[in-house]
Amino acid sequence: MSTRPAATLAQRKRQVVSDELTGAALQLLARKGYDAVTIDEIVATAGVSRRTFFRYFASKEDVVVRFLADLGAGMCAALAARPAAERPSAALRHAVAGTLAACGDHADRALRVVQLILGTPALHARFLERQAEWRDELAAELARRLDLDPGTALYPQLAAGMALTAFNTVLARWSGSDGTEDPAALLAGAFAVLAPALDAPQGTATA
Amino acid sequence: MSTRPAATLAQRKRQVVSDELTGAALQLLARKGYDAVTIDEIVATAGVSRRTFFRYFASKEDVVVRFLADLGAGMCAALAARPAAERPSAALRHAVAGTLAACGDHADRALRVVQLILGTPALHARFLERQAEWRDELAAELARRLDLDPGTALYPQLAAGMALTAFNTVLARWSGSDGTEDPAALLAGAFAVLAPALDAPQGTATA
DNA sequence: CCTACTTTGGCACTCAGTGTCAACGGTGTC
DNA sequence: GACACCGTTGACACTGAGTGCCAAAGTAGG
Repeated sequence: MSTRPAATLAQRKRQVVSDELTGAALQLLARKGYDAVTIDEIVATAGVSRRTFFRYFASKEDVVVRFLADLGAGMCAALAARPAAERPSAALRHAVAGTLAACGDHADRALRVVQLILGTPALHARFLERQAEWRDELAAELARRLDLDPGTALYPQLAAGMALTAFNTVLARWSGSDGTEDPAALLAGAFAVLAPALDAPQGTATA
Repeated sequence: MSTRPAATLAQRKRQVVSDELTGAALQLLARKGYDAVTIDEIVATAGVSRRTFFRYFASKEDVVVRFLADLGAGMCAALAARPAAERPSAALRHAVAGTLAACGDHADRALRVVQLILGTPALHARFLERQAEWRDELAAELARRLDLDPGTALYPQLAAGMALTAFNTVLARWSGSDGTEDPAALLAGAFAVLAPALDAPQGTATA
């Protein structure tokens, strides 16, 4: 919900409205389900006009997905911050782990949002679309790290895709178990499977 | 577009309408872009009522995505048909290759549809959502093949995700090169990267 | 020919999303 | 303090997607 205190008053006011909208939307959607809630209900709860809603969010889906969207940017930043000498599997694992940890901080709310997204086709679709953007950014960062040509090498795209596959698998398990299973442990297990491909010297193909 | 001759007359008529609608939609959408085309234009071109459109397709996105949706079912079937003794990487590679080949049959039309989907956020989102369903089915099939418990083992979900990552990467490259690059060759390259993880004896993790 | 069933078209309705404009509220400047 | 400037807001109108409903047309079967 809230991020930083922000400097100017206008920015702070904007943040307040955004938070109010997000809070109202998340509460209503989690309680009644995605389709059963209209924008009019949300804005009535938040106390702003319908038009204002669309000045803060591009669509009804956006309110929910935004909540997880920042994670993507964080993941790329985390990858870029890893030491250059680190093996790809370790760098990606830490990047994803950091994102997952940020998710765990919000605890309950995050779990409910994830369950809402994974359980609502329209939201799931938007979520995956956002992820496709992360994938491209992660791939670009990987190509930079390994000094590969993004135009010809398949590895960066594939490695980024594998990392996100791990992320999604962990998310699905975590959400399916109502937060019972430990995300960190699941992630470690996932990367144990993926590591041979992520760190292979290339050309060790046996198929 | 067309599938089988169909037996009864009613079914054949239904098929004709469906084809007409799909054809009109694909032609208009590819020419003018997704947002610039309304359902009214599509039904006017196809010569049916607006209401009828929604009796054949759930949404505007559906017309386009349906075109590739059958591929998913084919992919699962192809995997199930592979010999049980085959290594996972080979079985998955053949399953994806078959799907890609089916894509190549329609040649031009398939290329334009893929480019339309990948270039339109709303369509891309729906496409990825469909893929998530394929992923679950592929994972279930893999778990059956390897006699793993889908409830605990992460491997099936991850392997299915990797295969679809390869599929998507190849599709993106193929579409980006306007059909110049060879899908089969790209797929082989992708699976060369993934194979070490797909076929690893499990526990060879080095992270 | 009459009946039962399916398909279709037309209509009205809800809701998402956008463009426009006028009113409001701070922020600076003279 | 009066002024002009700029961003935010609310209200209204409009397009387009998607749904429910009902009556008409076509089809199959007795």
